[in-house]
Amino acid sequence: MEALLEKLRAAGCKVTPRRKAIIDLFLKKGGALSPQEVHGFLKETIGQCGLPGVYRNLETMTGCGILFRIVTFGGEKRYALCMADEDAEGHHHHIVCVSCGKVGNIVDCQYREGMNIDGFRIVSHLVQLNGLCKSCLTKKTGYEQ
Amino acid sequence: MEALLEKLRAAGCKVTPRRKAIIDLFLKKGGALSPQEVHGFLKETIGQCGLPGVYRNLETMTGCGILFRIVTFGGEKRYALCMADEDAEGHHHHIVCVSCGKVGNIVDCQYREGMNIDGFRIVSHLVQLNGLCKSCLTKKTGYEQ
DNA sequence: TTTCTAAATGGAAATAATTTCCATTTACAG
DNA sequence: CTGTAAATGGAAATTATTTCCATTTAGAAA
Repeated sequence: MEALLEKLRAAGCKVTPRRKAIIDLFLKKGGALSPQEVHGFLKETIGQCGLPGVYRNLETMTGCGILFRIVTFGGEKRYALCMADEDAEGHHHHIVCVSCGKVGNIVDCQYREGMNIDGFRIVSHLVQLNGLCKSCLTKKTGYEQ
Repeated sequence: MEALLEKLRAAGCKVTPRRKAIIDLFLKKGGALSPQEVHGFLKETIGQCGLPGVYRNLETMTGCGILFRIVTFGGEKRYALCMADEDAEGHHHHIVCVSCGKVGNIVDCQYREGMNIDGFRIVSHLVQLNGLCKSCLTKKTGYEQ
């Protein structure tokens, strides 16, 4: 938790009760949450809260590297904690469990900005793996992604 | 063009003037278009057309493998022609020019469904490279992606 | 500690994106 | 040709997202 708050400070953002509550929520719930879900859960925990604030904070925290945006088939917004451990510090991508939303890190990526591929100069890239985590491989519930 | 129409037929979809017009549009304009842009251009060419029809057709044609959905930073929907040539037939990914929206194919992908990575069983995956194509590398205009 | 200021907040309202609904038309199989 | 399921257009509903602004607050500076 403290490491995550430090990312906020490093980016020059304030550590507010709201932001702590959001981080708390992701730590407890785990997985991938939509702005609406975050809003709903916050209502239960810290009482009311504005949806605009949720949108703002999710984006702010994504900018700080605390969260990352998940790509969904439907195109709806969904975020998850970017738990980069030592190995994944720096360049890494994510693997998301389609059943429970659990997130893992991928560190071996063949792409780098500045590379030339097929006549294009790479400026950014995106890799997302969707899969089933160990525990869900056995259960297999129907988590809408 | 005919090859693209064939994809519609193969999927059991009808070949309508509207769909031909959309394919035409992508072939001529090239690059990545939003539903709103498609709607706007269709108005100019074949007269009026319903936005719901545009949404429906873009999704239908994505399902047929004629188009693919581009992942954008803002999360807004944007589609482009999936011009899989002989090499890229089958498993491939796309590289999108951030300046003009031109699309290239990437065929060497290290991921496959069914693989086990980091304790996850892969069920699907997404790779998208963003870059500058040859001609835009020199020009460098400001194309909002 | 107290003060100050820019950042963060909440909520109402506006806007924009997307979908639903349904009556009409149309592609194309038979 | 004919019949039928698919596609269409447009209005309206719904949903997601942003804007606005008055108020509060975190944290730096005094």
